[in-house]
Amino acid sequence: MKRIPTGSQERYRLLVSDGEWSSSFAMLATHLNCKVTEGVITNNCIIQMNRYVCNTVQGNKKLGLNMKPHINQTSYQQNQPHINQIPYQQNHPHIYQIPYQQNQPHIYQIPYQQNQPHIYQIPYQQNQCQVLQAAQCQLLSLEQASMLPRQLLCQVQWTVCVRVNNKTDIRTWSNSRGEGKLFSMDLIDESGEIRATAFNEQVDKFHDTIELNKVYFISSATLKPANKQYCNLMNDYEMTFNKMTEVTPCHEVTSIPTMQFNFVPIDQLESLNKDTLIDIIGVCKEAHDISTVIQKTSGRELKKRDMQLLDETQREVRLTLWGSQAENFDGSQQPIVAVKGAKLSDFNGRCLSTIASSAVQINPDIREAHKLKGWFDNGGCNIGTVNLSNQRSGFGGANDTFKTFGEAMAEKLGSIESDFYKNKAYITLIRHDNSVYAACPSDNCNKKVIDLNNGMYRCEKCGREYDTFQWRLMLQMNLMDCTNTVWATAFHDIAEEILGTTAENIGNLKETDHDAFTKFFINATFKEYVFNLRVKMESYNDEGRLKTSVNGCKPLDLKEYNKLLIDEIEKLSGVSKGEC
DNA sequence: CCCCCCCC
Repeated sequence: MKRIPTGSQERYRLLVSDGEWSSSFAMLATHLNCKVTEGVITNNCIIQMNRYVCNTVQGNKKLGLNMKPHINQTSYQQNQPHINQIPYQQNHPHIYQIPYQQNQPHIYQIPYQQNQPHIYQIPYQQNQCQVLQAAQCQLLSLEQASMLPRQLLCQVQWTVCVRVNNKTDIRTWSNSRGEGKLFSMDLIDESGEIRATAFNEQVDKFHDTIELNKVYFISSATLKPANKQYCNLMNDYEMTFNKMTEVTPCHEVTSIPTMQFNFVPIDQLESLNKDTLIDIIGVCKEAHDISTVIQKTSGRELKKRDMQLLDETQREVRLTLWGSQAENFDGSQQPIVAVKGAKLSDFNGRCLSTIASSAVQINPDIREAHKLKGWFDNGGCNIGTVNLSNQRSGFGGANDTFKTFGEAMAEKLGSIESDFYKNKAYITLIRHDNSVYAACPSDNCNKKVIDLNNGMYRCEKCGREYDTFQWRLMLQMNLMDCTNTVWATAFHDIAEEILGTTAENIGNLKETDHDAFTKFFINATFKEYVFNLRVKMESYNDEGRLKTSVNGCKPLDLKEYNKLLIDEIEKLSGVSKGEC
């Protein structure tokens, strides 16, 4: 077994032997890489490949195998004399047999036809629709870069037989590249899963006819690399329906599962990066009442419900459901909740939220759910737990730690993603110019308006004119601690606190009494605060620039700050308070 | 071709 050195994607190539024949071109499907890292697949181990696909590649010279997920039997044979002498045991075919059988229905070969190099045909068998498994889509695409001819993918007449999971509503978009509508769904078969999306005409054609949880034959869609940022399905590719795509209901009884999860135990959430999409299962220990929040950017009213999920790691984490999922949820019986594709955030430690693509199942009929329910009902409910979602804001929170400006700069905070920190600092200077502006009077807009000099003010964001405006503050402040200085931006509410007056007053004074206006800025300087700061990379004239904004500020709480200093001293000296 | 996904 060796790891293929090229490419960003971790990939293993195996030398496999059934005792008689061997192949050194067995490519392990990437979602099975964990079997290598977990030590399940080792040198000289015996594996049963229940699912694999053969391809002839590179001018008939190489054989590519892509092993499929069901590796039932592995055993490490300490005294295995040589890999090529693994005995084929006639009477235990279900353990040792590597079933390469020409007519075996679950093996699909794509023959390379020597005399017709541009035609890749999958032969029809028994007048039935030729069915590939969903993971073979991954194979065809994944391999094309290194192993398969480029044109193979679009020329193969492939079909998958899949169950439709998690079908979304139709959504429209409008951006600089155009507008349109789409819906997406998760497709699943025994071998794997893939996200599929239909746009525009395909939405009209398929959205009503494709039913959730039903099984379909789907043929001739486009495959493209999946963006892992938005989809945690176990596939490096995703499917887009195109003009050629056909969807036919499958009325036969199939063994296609209903949902595939890759659950992360709650105690592992702390070691994962924020914004990771994960599958989670837990007992709903308690559910809060439904509540409403106003979305900042749009002013939309959103319904949400928080709950605490608990699992056998004795950790609990907050999960937030949104919209109808929040409204319909009943936590009174402490159900098992499974979410596929929940988003991890680092708020108050760690918490989880569903996003539009998340699939939520209540009391799913799966092994993990029954096991968890059994554990909870037999004492788990009384066990002490650690809550990952209650780290109090204050000192030591994940994104709420004290840092000096020098430390923040040395750690290059904000250069990869938004970073939050606290600092005790003085305001040394507030710029007067551009500190106050005439803003759109509509709620939650705040966009600067254009004075049309006819008593009307135009808001480009709202696309309309108003006969009034509101003053809003945006302060550029120079903050200084004992290590360095930064320029930080403070917006309206916080700026009003810092200046000790209203934006309206500042706006009016600027035009009527410039001395009084200036005095507010002078008086606000050389005051000490504890600032909650956010650093974020923003592009300005095509150039990346770290911008610091003030998320909050309050006068220094000496008691709180002393505790921080004592902790720091203890860390540095190795002497605890008790010993003092 | 989306990729917004929310709030503390």
